[in-house]
Amino acid sequence: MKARSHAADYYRRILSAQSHGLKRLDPVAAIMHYHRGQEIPNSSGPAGHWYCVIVGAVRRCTIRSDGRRQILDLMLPQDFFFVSDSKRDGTIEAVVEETVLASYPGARIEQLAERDPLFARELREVALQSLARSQGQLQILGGITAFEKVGSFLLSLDGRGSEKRGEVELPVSRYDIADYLAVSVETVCRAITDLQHRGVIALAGKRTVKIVNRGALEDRFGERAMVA
Amino acid sequence: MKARSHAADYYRRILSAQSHGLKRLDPVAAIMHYHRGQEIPNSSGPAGHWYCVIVGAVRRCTIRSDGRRQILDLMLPQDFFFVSDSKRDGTIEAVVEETVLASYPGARIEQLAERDPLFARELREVALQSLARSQGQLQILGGITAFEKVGSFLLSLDGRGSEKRGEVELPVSRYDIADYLAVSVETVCRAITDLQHRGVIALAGKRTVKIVNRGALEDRFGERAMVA
DNA sequence: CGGCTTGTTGATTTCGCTCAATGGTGGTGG
DNA sequence: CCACCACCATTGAGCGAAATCAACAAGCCG
Repeated sequence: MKARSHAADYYRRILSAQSHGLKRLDPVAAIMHYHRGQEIPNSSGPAGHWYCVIVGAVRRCTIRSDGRRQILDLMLPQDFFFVSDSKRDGTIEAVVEETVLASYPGARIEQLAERDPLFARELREVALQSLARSQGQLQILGGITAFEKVGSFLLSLDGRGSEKRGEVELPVSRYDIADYLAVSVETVCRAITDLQHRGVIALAGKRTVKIVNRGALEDRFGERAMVA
Repeated sequence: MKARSHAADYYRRILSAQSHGLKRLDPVAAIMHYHRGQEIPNSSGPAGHWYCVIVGAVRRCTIRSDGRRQILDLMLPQDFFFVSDSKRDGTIEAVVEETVLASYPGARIEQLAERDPLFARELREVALQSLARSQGQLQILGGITAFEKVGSFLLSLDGRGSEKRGEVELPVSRYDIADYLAVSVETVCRAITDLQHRGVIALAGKRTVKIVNRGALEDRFGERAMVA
């Protein structure tokens, strides 16, 4: 949150270059910087707040009654998300250092939508994108084995983000993946190393995954019917 | 889909009596009847289709690569849902016989939203309700044990629907519950009977559950620290 | 009646959680 | 600089929970 307007301009240009539809929203954006683990406050009045990730990653978490953390949503660059002051949505945190968000006060958004029907439609689109993200995660969590979950997760990451297809940059720790997939950290590790040994994926560094055999990930991979 | 306009009027009155916010939408509604298992078609043009459940229940399913069915969404009376012609959303089916829906063509909705900013806002509201439904299901699926999942499912059903609190009418079969929670049918059965034996719930018929000890459901119920 | 769906229970096996230990890395302060 | 600490990642051993396989009762309908 330092005073560096030149940096703000830089991120503003990134925001404008992104492919989402809300171009007319850009001038309203407030560029916000967050540290790793820092909470994005939801004290934003009754109309809530819209955000768009420019750089970094953001997670939406709840704490279960048994103390476990669950990650309900994972937002990457170009993703929009809405925060209301209702407690049930859980806490929102920056995942990585130097996470940059565009922030739009809900009241301002409502004003714009009221005047501009086309913008209102785009705003609906964005809401439906959040829904699609959530249902995508449902499909991932619906897998039986941990291999399925991890595999689906990698595929979904490959679909998002701007990296070239087949090369996934994991934006989060193994612990985050575990809480996102509702499995233990150890299981995530084992699944990754096993997929690696089977030649389905290859690791370039701990946080970079190359997808070698995409078909094996898309089909059920509990089978060993894919060893070359 | 029989020609019974008097019945259509009956359901139209039910629709009007429901507490959702889209009153000005009611005159546009087409009342549709569906049989058990019948698919709700999504051949509705590029603008998609909005529906609202009046009577019965509707599920959104996908088939996984291993042949298992997964239920991604469960719509009960007063729930809205959107159907587009994109294949990835899966198929939509009526769960029970004599399921009655209000149907709104997407193009018509867009027209209305364009003219009426207040309506556009309400439309955003229902989109966010779909999102809330989806995220609620995420929380349920995030549970570790099958007891947790079944318990959370019962609680979420208790929150929806118009029955009095504490008495849940299961609108779906055990198989549907299993595919919704991503566990096996047998596990669902065992969880239900176990919860019954522990005095947490009581069954009045196969499809009616009384919640006896709500606290035991809300807390973690893997513990036996609740037997009276 | 015979077939079909639904619901339930038992036996066995497999998978993933838990506990435990270890190495690597980045930051921080003596 | 190095000792120390916190976090991250990985691997092994043992156990419990849930999937799987199998069987069976009850209701429903042609």
